[in-house]
Amino acid sequence: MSAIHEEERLDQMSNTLKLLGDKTRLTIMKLVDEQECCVCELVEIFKASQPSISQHLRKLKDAGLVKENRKGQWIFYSVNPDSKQNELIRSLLSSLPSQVYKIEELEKKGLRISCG
Amino acid sequence: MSAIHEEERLDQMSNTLKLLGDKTRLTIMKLVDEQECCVCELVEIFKASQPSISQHLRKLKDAGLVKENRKGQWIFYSVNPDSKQNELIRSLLSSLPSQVYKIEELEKKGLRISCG
DNA sequence: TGCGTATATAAGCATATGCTTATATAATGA
DNA sequence: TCATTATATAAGCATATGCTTATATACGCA
Repeated sequence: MSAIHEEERLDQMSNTLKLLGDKTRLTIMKLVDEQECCVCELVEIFKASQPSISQHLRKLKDAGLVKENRKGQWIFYSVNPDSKQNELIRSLLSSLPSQVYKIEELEKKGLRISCG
Repeated sequence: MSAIHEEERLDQMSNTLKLLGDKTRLTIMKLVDEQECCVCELVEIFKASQPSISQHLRKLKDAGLVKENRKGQWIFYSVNPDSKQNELIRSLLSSLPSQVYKIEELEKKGLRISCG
C-alpha cells in the first residue's frame, strides 16, 4: 500500500536479483535446492577455488537465502525455505534446468561426500 | 536436455537478473511496463541525471528488454513483449507494486509528456 | 595433544559498474 | 538556417565486485 513498503519491496527484490545475477551463485542455488552440498563438493563441481566458493556462500547466507547444516567436519548448504524471498526464489529456480547431473558426475568420480 | 542448453539458460538468466539487480533499472522496467515513458519523464521521476537514465535504458535495450518508440523529439520506452526473457520478466514484474502513482505525480506537476 | 582435512576470513588486486561532466546527434519551430 | 529541446555517447573517476594468496578456525582422529 504505502510508498514506504513499495520502496522496500523494490529494494529487497533488486538486492536478491543482484545476488542471483552471478552465474556461479545462481547455479549454486539451483544445485543446493535439489541436493544439499558441502563446500568441497561445490569446489569440485565449479572448478573454483575454495575461498571463492566460500565467499559466494557467505553472500547467500548473509542474505538468508541458504542455510548451513554442519555434519562433522563438513558444512552442508541448502536453500533456506524460511527466507523472506522464498517465493521469488522458488519461482526463479523452478524455471532452471536440473543440476542434479553434476552431483551424479561427482558420485561417479567417487568424490561425493556422504555422511549419515 | 543437453548440458549446452542448460549452460545457456543459466547464462541468460544470470545476465538478466544482473541487469535487474539494480533498483533503478528494476523500477524503470516496472514503470514502463505499466505506461510507456520518455527519458525526460524518467529523469524527473528518479531525480537522476539525463545521462544516467539514458545509460540504464541503453543496457536494457541492448539486452532486448525494452523497445523504443520515437514520437517527435521524444523517445518513449516500453517493455519489449518479444524479448527472449519475456516470461521471466513477466513473472518478476508481476510481483512488484504498481508504480503508476509516480506517473500520476508527474501529471499533477504538469510534467507529463503527452503527444498523441 | 598434535596432525590432517574442511571451511572461513583477511588482504590485495584487476576488472566491472554507475555516476559525473562535456559534447555530439536528432528533431522542432521560428 | 538557427536556436531550443530531447536524447545519446564519450571520457574520467570513485566504488563495488570477484578473484587470488595467505592465514585462521573448527572438527575428527590417532
